[in-house]
Amino acid sequence: MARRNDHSRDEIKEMALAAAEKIISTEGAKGMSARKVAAAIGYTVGTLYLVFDNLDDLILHINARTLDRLHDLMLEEQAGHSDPMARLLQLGHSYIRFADREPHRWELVFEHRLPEGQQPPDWFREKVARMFALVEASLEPLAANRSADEIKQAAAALWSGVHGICILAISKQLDVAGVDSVQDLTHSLMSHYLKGFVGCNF
Amino acid sequence: MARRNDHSRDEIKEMALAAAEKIISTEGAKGMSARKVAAAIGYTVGTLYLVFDNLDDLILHINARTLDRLHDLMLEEQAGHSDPMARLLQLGHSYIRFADREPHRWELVFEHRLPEGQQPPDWFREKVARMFALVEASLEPLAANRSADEIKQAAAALWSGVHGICILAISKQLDVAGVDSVQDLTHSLMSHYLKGFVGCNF
DNA sequence: GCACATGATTGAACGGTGTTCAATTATTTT
DNA sequence: AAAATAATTGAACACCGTTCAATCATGTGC
Repeated sequence: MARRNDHSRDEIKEMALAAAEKIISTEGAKGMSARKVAAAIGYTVGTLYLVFDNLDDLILHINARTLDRLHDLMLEEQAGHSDPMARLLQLGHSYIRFADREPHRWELVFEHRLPEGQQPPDWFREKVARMFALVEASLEPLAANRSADEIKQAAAALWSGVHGICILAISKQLDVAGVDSVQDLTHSLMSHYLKGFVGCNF
Repeated sequence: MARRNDHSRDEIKEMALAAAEKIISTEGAKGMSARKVAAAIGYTVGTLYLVFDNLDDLILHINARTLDRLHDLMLEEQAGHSDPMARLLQLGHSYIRFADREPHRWELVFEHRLPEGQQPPDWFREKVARMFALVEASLEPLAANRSADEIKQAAAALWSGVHGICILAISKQLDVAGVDSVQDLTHSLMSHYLKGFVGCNF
């Protein structure tokens, strides 16, 4: 032991995050513990606390990475469409697909609660804001006749909606058969909302 | 101690649930523990496990009561309206208001996860189904031209949407000022969706 | 009125958790 | 080679959920 300088702090941080993500992916959030993560990277608990403030901090970093991946995926898959409507719908589908593929990691983003009163740091809030911004940007070309505020609200409503479907689907509280019907539901929510929002003339 | 027959099992169950709800309301889900609940009702841990299988079982019962209260509130507040559209919108507003008043108890319903693979018992799933049924029933008079299946899907989409707004609002991930704006958002989601769903002719 | 059986209740025990920090060990500097 | 420095450990603390042998109050039969 005592492998001083085998890894830099940043390396240890990276290793810990990767190990924790692996545990969460396979065993769920409850399956992760400081000792388990430490053991997985060949260190002991103490080292983990040298690199993260506490487990909440570690989870926040995991969630940030999850949001990054999700954002990348959505951007990437959106690139395949040029039609504005298709681009917006694709965002919803990408979101659902990501949640379906990585349920535990995705869940953690919205399940994790900081201690009472404490709120996520700015760098984290920005990652969330970026998701909403993506929706807004995709909505804009479809709603030229609407104000920026209206678009902002519509994006929030739309995204919350897709998110809600995702949550209920993953927690098995939607009595729907499979992912396909979840995609149908998402499509229904988005297209009907847009029909109502943009106007009847399309 | 050893207050045999001071309370029946059912009474202990009721006391424990009430005590646990109180703790959760004030300290959040993480603040609750078997020992705390037991102490609050003047018994010890062992007794709690005589009356509940485990903490998951206790939480399931708490959540069932939360769903009951929510359902009652929604029914009650809906009774104040006769216009079908107003009745449906009221459901959403009641939901948001309940979540805002009892955030911790409401959160627990959707945060709580049973151990991997295990799913909630039928008596619990029925309580969730009852919520969706309420939405369906309120949606029906507004969509006479739609099939039962379409109404079912629309109710699911609508409700998931409102639920998503609720979640994001409570976890402070929606950058909205207060409850009023959440209500606005809910209104936007529901009315635009309905406009798109029912058709443009209204 | 008394012993016995019954079943409600306890609380210590087990293996886990997050978190801290004095002690140890390896490296760097002098 | 000695001293200073920094990385790493792992025992300790106070909690957690859960179990279960031991205890104690009660109801029953004599």
